[in-house]
Amino acid sequence: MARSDTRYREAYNRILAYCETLPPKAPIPSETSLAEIAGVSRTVIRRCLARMEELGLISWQGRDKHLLRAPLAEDRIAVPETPSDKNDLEQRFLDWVLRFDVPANTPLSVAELSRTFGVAQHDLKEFLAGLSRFGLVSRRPQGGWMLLGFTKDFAIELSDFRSVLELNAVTQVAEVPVDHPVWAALAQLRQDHLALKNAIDTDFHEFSKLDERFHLAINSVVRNRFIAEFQKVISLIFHYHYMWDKTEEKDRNAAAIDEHIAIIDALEARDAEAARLAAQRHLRTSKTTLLSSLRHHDLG
Amino acid sequence: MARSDTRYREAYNRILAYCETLPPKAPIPSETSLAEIAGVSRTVIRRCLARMEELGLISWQGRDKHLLRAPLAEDRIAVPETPSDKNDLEQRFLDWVLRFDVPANTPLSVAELSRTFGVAQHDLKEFLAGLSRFGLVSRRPQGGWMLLGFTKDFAIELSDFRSVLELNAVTQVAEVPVDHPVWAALAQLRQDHLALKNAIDTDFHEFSKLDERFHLAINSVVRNRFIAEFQKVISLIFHYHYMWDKTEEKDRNAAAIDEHIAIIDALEARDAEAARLAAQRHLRTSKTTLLSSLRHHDLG
DNA sequence: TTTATGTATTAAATAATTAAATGCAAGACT
DNA sequence: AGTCTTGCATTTAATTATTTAATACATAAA
Repeated sequence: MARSDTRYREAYNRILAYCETLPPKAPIPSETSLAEIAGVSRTVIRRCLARMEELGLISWQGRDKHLLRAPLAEDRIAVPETPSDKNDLEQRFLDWVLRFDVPANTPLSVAELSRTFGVAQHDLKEFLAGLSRFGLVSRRPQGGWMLLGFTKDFAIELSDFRSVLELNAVTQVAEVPVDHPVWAALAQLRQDHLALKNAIDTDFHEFSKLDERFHLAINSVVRNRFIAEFQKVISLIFHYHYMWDKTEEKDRNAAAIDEHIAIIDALEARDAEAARLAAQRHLRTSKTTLLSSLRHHDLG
Repeated sequence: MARSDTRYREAYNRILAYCETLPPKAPIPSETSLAEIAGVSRTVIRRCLARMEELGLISWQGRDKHLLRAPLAEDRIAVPETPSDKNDLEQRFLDWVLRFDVPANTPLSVAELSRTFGVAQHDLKEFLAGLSRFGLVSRRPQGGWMLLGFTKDFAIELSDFRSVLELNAVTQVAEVPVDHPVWAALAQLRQDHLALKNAIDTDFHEFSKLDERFHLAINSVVRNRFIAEFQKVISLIFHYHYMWDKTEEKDRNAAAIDEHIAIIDALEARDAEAARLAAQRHLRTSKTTLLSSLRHHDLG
């Protein structure tokens, strides 16, 4: 019960490592500077110093602190390893939802999710609270959460929103100076598209990666924290759905390659209007594909 | 320590109210149906029944439950009133940030916020986690949260994002059928704008409300959960900043009225391109105003 | 066979608890 | 004097423990 002392333990080892760089019998800097070195508060530093004194590593009386002997490997303190990264929780969660085809309106148990993802319950709750801002999950009246996503309405609204963002991005690309890295990226993408088009009969499943690269390049010109946040989620969802809808995959991908090239053509000609139209055409296809992949799933 | 029994207390009173509708000595329905009536689980219902039996309100043996006497006012159980609504927390929080001009990079104390807003700490944490999705707040390495918002970059990106959403909305309005309620709303708005323009010398501060109504009407045609979520935050921020930047308020508002009317003109002529251009002009003005309001704050 | 109840298990909300951060005053050193 | 350092006290935050509530399943009654 009560919070862990991981912060202290990590700080302790960090301070120990710092002391190894000091000459023998060197004076030890002030608590404040040690706190800065370890990136923690003075409270934690004092705990560290207390332990170091106890172990006979240092002498400590008031502001007189001296190193008595060089720290050894066995002086280090054990840190409870974090069971699982908490940063890529979003990636892993969406992956889980899509990979296992978790249907819409599924109740989500925080306790269970906490186990499967190896993340503390309240961290998960915070995460879900964040997702609820995207309308992906919501609180249930009787407590807990529920997955809302991946109904038809959701897919339509997601596609529409994606279109709005992406058309904006395309328009901006057309107005960007020639020395912007996006032009090099697009030139490379054109070659890779043409190469894949030639080998489409065998390598058509390679398109998914290419698609992601293409849209990432287009959106890279937009520097906007709000849009960036959404793009992460959007691209993940589209990516997976494309991968799993296997109906007419080869034909779909071949068509998409042409659509991508049409966009690149228009952009390199700096024809913003043509690029918008080409992008619109492509996004309409994407929307249809996403919707049909849902329909296939509904039917079994 | 441990969760409150508010759910039980509310259910109890609800069941009592239901029993008042029953005739004397009536049999009481099954636990499952009572659970449905009160909107809680059977566990809670059984607690309710136990208390009702204890008070002599009902007899209860196995599945034989009968009303013994009509419930009285004093049979009701006290429910701890929720100190403060938790739903409008967003409104109140943003209001607080903007009204007190909380500067960017201010550490936010969950404990303190919890007191000022009368909301439990973990509810606040969930709320902040949600806001972090909008890039308004973020976690601090040493724990807690910090307000990021309302730097120049933030304002620029917010304005740009707003423009993207709003230009999309304007385009959609132009394509909406004649019987859509937006047309009636716009007709009314045109009149109100003209009326305010005539009385601009005295009533210019009335514009803020009109502005909000105008943008709400435009955006009402877009049915999209993602966009709707953002619009709430965006409109609130712009609304407050407009209200507080008092420099040349009268002139600004007069100009904005003309810009609004220009948009309405183009829309009623179903000229999507002209409407986009008019909206673009207006949004550019808005952005400038928002930025200058920040600049004024920085200097004083 | 259906429906209701009894019982057990699991999950969720929330306060208690400890770790850590912060604030302030007094003292030491330059 | 003035700055830096420490000692001490207070406040805050993370995390567990605990209670309430929901759910699952078995059993019994209709």
